[in-house]
Amino acid sequence: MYDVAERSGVSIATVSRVYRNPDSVRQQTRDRVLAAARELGYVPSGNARGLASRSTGVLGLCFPDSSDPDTESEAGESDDDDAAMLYSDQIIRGMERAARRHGYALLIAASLKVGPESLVAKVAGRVDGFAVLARTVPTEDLEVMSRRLPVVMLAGPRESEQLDHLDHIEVANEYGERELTRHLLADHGLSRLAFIGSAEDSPDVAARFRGYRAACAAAGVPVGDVPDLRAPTMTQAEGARAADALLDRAAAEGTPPPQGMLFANDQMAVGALHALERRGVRVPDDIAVTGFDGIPLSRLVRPALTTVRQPMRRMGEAAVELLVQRLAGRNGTGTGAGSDLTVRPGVPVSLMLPVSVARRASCGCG
Amino acid sequence: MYDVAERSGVSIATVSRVYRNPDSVRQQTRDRVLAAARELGYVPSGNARGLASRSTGVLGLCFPDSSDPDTESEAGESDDDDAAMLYSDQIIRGMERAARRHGYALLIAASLKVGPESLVAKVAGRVDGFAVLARTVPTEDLEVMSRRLPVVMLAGPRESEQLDHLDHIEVANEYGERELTRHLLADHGLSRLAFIGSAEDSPDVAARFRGYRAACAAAGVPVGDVPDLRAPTMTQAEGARAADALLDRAAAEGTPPPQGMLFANDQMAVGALHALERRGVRVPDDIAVTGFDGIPLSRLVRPALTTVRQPMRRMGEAAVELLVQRLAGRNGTGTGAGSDLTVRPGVPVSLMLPVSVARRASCGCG
DNA sequence: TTGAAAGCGCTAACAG
DNA sequence: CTGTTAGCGCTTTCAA
Repeated sequence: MYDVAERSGVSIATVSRVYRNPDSVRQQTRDRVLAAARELGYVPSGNARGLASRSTGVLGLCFPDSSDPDTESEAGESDDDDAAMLYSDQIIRGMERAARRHGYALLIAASLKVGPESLVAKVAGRVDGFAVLARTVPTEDLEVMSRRLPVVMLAGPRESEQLDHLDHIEVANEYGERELTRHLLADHGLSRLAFIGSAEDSPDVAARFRGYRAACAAAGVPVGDVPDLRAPTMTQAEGARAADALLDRAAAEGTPPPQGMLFANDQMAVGALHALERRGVRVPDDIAVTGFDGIPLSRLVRPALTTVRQPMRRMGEAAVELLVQRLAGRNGTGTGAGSDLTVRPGVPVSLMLPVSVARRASCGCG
Repeated sequence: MYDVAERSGVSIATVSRVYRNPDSVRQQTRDRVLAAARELGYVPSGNARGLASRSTGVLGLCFPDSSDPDTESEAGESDDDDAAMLYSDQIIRGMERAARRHGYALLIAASLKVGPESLVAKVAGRVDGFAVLARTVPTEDLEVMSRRLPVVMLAGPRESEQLDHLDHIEVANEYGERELTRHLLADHGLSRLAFIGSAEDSPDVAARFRGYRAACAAAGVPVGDVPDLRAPTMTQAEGARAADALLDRAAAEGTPPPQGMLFANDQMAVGALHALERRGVRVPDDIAVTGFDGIPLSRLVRPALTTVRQPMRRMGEAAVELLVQRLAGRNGTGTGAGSDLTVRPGVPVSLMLPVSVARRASCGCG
């Protein structure tokens, strides 16, 4: 910058102005500066700029390092560029779009190791605010960071009391599963259902199970306090295993098999579809199968999977809107108007995004 | 940082060490610093760090601001969270993965307006190196930036002579379309084909057309010097229009309609599928249809679309590998070993990623 | 091991 | 409209 200033015979302040506020510089001067910059290959340092102005114009997103979900090693056509669009991809897309609208760039990183020097720390230090997928960053670290810049938590409920002040966006897990269950119960007249959860029972899964129970209870159908089965991981392989286990168990106990299997996510449901096919069990004629998430794959499988679709993209957008508002409120700029959601300083926002049941073939609708 | 230093009774230099090189500080001191940092809610400033150390630990990606490809307003189930995974999404995914492996975060931004203060400029100023999708950034700006940091150009051929020194990665467009055409000609015995390009004829499209011509020529099939039709934009709507136009033209001229329509991308081909269906033309029985890209949608449509799959994800990974190597070579670190591709300072790398023909129903294979 | 001091490249008041 | 002058928060020799 000093070089540019010297070469164009102005002060560094003027060079700065040319980039920040071009109209405050005489056309002629501006051209001279720009020309010099070009000749010298000058690229303004975002770092220096950020340091001096205390803002980066960048928003961040941290998500878990989840290695690719398996494909039950059934390696189809989609070896590499598979159609499966991950959660994080959708959120990224939503955030990128919204960020762009507001003139922000997006910095993304999967949390690798923890401790100082984690990618998350790097992100936190380089953005004006960021979103985190639940359970990605240790609570304590999050707490510290959220003291310096706006943080919004995505998917998954408000965590421990430590993080009460964080904005947070989730989807209507409970409601979705409840509606789905009700559909099976009321519209398809099923009555013997099974819910397959996960070992850890993430908050999301727990909420879904609650919805399941609520619907059963409302319909007067007996239902246990815990999922009928908990898969170690929510993968296709485990889904397949779960379906087998459920059927084997019924056979061993001499009880009739369930008429419907409700999986806590699509991945498992898809795996179950395969397992049932292998056993010669017809879906949905013999057993209805449902998932949760609405991943693209759910529409590709045969029978197409009935599921609950989550608006991940909107979640990303909402996250950005929230962050932008927090930032506006922070530096006095903006009154909070112009958006459908208004935040008040100090008052954490909690958004619950609506979901919708996709009735497809696997429950007998398609 | 000063606060942390004071509170823990050390100098700022020590605080710095705790984060950069923990082992160089006595355990006891370290703990004291970390504790203070926690209490104060200290988050190291990436900006200051970057400014002082002249490196950010972030790689960037700039892609075009292409608004969402239309869906021919046929608003199916996929209103919002559609399965369509864009090019950029795949590249982002590939880059993110690779970047993560190397300890980098990824900064992404679609180029909005040009000039100073564009998002691209922001990206360039905040990263150690970045990738650009061809035709996203004005040549001149790119030239300037590439003088300061490594830039790799994605998809699309080497641009003007100005950018000869840039690394660059493309896919085998010509080869792919040639194979595809050969397949239609030789395996399906078609002979009257039509190629639908685009108005601007991007380098990619041009390459595909070359492949088409080459295959035709090799088979002794007459072929024009220019595409049979150029769609204004490569959208579904235009693809539909193109199919109609081609058929109408043949009818008007009293010539037999083409036996195969080769579209320059999947979007158009999908649109054509719809148009043909509306006209009662059977695919592939009456006319074969092919696309290019291998977007997820191509597998969803009926008949499934025969196309050429591009390894976008790998392209993202390759881009990162290239950048990382350039950076390593720059600061002396790393010898360039450890990767399958080795770059030499000053010598631009040019990668051509392989593609594969996906033979599906729309050409009569499925 | 730790501290002191000199910037990194830019913005942001203020003066002119 | 343009120049001056302080820092922004951290890394980094060089000493101690």
